[in-house]
Amino acid sequence: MENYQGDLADIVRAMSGGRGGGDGGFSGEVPVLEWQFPVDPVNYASEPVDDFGDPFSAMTDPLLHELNMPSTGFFSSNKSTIMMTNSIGDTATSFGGRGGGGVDEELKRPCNNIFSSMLQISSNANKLPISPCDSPVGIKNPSLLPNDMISTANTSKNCLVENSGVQISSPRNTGIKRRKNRAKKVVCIPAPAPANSRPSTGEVVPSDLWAWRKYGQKPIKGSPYPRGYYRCSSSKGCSARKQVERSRTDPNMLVITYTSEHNHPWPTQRNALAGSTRSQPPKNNSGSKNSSSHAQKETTNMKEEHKEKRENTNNVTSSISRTTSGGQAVKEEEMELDLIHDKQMLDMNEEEREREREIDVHSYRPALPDSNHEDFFADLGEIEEDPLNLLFTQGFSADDQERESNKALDPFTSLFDWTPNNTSNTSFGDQAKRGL
DNA sequence: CGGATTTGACCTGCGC
DNA sequence: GCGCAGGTCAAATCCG
Repeated sequence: MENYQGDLADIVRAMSGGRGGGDGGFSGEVPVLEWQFPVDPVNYASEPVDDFGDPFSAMTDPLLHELNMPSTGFFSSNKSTIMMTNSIGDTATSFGGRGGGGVDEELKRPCNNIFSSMLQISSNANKLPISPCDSPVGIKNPSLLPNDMISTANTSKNCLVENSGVQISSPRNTGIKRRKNRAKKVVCIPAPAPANSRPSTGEVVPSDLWAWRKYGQKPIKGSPYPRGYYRCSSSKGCSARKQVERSRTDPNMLVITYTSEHNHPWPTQRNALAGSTRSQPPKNNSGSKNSSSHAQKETTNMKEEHKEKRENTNNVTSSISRTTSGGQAVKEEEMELDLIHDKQMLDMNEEEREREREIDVHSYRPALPDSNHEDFFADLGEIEEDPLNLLFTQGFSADDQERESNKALDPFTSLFDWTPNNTSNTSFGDQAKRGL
């Protein structure tokens, strides 16, 4: 448990600094840099991308530009290769450099690039390689392939995802039959903790900004690890679902499959967190009764850790005042700005809207905390409730319509800019305001 | 008491 | 058509 918490922290840190260490468990030493989350990651009206509500879709390294760091992390790392395939599953290009053969090295330094451990997104189970992560095909800049799935080849051997893992099923009382080709998104992320620490219980699932409620768990044939089934609880009637399981070949990898889509705007972070897990760990852990309570403890302890981390952040950045109400105010302001923006979009003609969307897509830049971002850590504190929020994927959808609707629901779709031409250093906060 | 999780049972799609 | 495996339901249970 504690190990897990540390792992999560390391994951986040690794992402920020492209550094970190430790063998096999993402529990290495703390990098110098802390992850800095953008002040304003939200923009509903931006270019639609099907990501199943994945807030980290289309993310790029938010720090590389700002810190002027070499690309030793994220997708552009020369140590990682991202594979993208479109929704039809038959195109792929490469970017990044290293194709395969880096697995061992990567395993030795798992925190070197958290994003290099992100694996796979697929919209078509049939098109998936037996191990989607094993696809030899690399990619180019994902911005060129907006509908695509994404994968890092250097983790291919570590994360085997069975085709069966992406089979889609429908609620039995809806009458909707399983659709083989239904849109889905498979993501591999580094598992928060060594698998053997949680032999048979459900996974500790890295939460995102959506609230997920677990509704089932099944042992998967051929895999020692069960698969957990989650549905979105952010909104009643939302059909968004996700499945979480460990990779059978690399227990350190967590395979998350998103299916269906959110039919509602993303919840505020606070709301999402409120509904995602039980909020407090048991007062006394001595009497662990069963596996379920065990898992719950882990989840809640994770929360504790985040809280602790947040406090530490406040200590480190002593000059920053952070209050819950303050952070909430920021969020509300952002949402208000978005609403205004949407309204303006409606008033535009098609051409203007198109141009506006272009701006939305390409203008967002990662933000770093600076003197103008006192609220940054207020947001950061919230974000750190779910460090793995910072993990991301590139989404896709079975069709453009779904993609379109999905994008509207995804706050982070355009969070980061894949476009090489865009070298703007504008912060998210500034972007949000200018986007009006 | 309300909401989340667990878990066995049931349903459904797919392969043979 | 049958059996298997995966996906979902829902009652029981847990927890704040």
